[in-house]
Amino acid sequence: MPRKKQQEHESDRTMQVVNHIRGLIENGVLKPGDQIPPEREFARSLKISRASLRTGIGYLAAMGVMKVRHGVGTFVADGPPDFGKTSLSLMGALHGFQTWQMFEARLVIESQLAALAAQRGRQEHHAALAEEVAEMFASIGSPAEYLIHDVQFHRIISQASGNPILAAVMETIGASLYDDRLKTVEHSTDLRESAEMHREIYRAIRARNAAEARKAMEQHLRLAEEAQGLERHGDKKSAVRPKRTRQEQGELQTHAG
Amino acid sequence: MPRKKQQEHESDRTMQVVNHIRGLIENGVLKPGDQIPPEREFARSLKISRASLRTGIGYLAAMGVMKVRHGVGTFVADGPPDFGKTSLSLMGALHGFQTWQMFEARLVIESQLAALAAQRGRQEHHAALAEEVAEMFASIGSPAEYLIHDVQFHRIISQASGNPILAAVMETIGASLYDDRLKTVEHSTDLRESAEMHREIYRAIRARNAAEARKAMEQHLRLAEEAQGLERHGDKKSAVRPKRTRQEQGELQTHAG
DNA sequence: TGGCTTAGGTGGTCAGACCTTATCTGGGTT
DNA sequence: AACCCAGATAAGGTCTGACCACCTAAGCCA
Repeated sequence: MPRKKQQEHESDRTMQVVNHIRGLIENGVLKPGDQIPPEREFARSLKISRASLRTGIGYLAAMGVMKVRHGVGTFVADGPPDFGKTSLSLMGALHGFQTWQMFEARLVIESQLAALAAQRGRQEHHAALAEEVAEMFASIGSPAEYLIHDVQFHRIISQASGNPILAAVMETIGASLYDDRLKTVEHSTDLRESAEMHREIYRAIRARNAAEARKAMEQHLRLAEEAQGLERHGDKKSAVRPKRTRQEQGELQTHAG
Repeated sequence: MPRKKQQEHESDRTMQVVNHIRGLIENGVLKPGDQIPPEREFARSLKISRASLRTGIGYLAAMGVMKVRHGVGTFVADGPPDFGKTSLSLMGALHGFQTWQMFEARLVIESQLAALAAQRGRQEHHAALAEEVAEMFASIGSPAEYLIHDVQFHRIISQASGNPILAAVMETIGASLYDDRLKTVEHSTDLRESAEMHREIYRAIRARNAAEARKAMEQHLRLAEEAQGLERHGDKKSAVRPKRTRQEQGELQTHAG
């Protein structure tokens, strides 16, 4: 199954490297976490210069497919799929993304993920979610630690949804929001309420109640956005939303009727 | 507003270039379509080697932020935002994406975009949509041309939605599906029916009926997937969905209940 | 006028040397 | 024996400068 041209841009050598590595992955020669040969050696075996090889690796690294560690080696990415941790930030600079748009995208996608997780989640997911909820309650006094379990909770839902593409989108948005959260979580006062909402989400998913899971997730995210917004008052980036109340938006955006 | 480290990976020089260019964009010095200085000159002005500059540019190019044209120059990307035209393809190889997952993601996001477009779309969008619908009817006899207007129609909806992040996701998924469509559209027999469904979507958006727009879009995409699937019988990539009928899925996935 | 040639500018590739970082390893200290 | 630290080693990061490939447009000739 030869790989066709598929795109006219991007130089020849770069794509040669990219497609070669893609082939290795598709044929199971390389799996997540695996290390590729040293650059000098790999370049020699591909009959190209080290510089060209590096261009190709750089491309894959930018896409989040490979992970380069100075002094150690180059590896196939493991962990959850994403579109590159900085892609949203860069696109935002270029196209003028606004904070409310990020939250809106997150609301839409993550609610959907919760609903799918309720339908498709397996016992292992339920167990993992339960554990994270427990950890959240246990670390209410430690915002930094709480945040870790919060992120992990949402990540498990992404996995349980059974749709890695939507999960990847979520992971990318989440990464972009993470920095802001680190700053605000420290002064957060209502971690208990947050933990309880997560528990509700978990219960709905475990009960395989998609509608309830979606609703609980929406509610959680709306409150999270509000909390975030209050801490961030006066930030120029959080420009004004279209003239429409949040209430109206919620009704119209995420429910069909 | 100094740009913090924001990430520990990626080499120093590369990020220096990326952040420099990001700054130029944020300060309005560079706008979509603009050309950056020649590599040799630019590298000299940044006090780095041409090679390092190129790795930085390569990074931005992979992200879809910049467009490099051999023999011509390097430009800031214009057009609709996306996560890199090949990102999904690469992630798919790595994480084993399946075709039905792509369609599911598309269904979820594009239905939402249609609903948002119905709420927020302005007259200019309505006019543009009307024109594309007209063009579709006019080019029913020419599949290749029809597809162009089809793509454009969906792109306008993305714009009208007012959420460039969701639009970017849609653009990325659409790009990944485009190749397959090119093959199948040629033998397509029901372009008229397709055109009529687009007209329905347009009408719902114009009437600002979000629920109806969402519904029409869902219906359209489900049929499109079916048509695509029939033409692609026996393709190994279109692996089996979870055991659940399409009808059930639709009810549970996209409507809250 | 019109097509062909050619020169200049711009990105693409190459080669090899050298720098920086991370890890391993062995000896010396406590 | 346990610990610590300095080399040695291996891998990625950067630099230099030359040359190749592509595109455009100016200029030449028919």
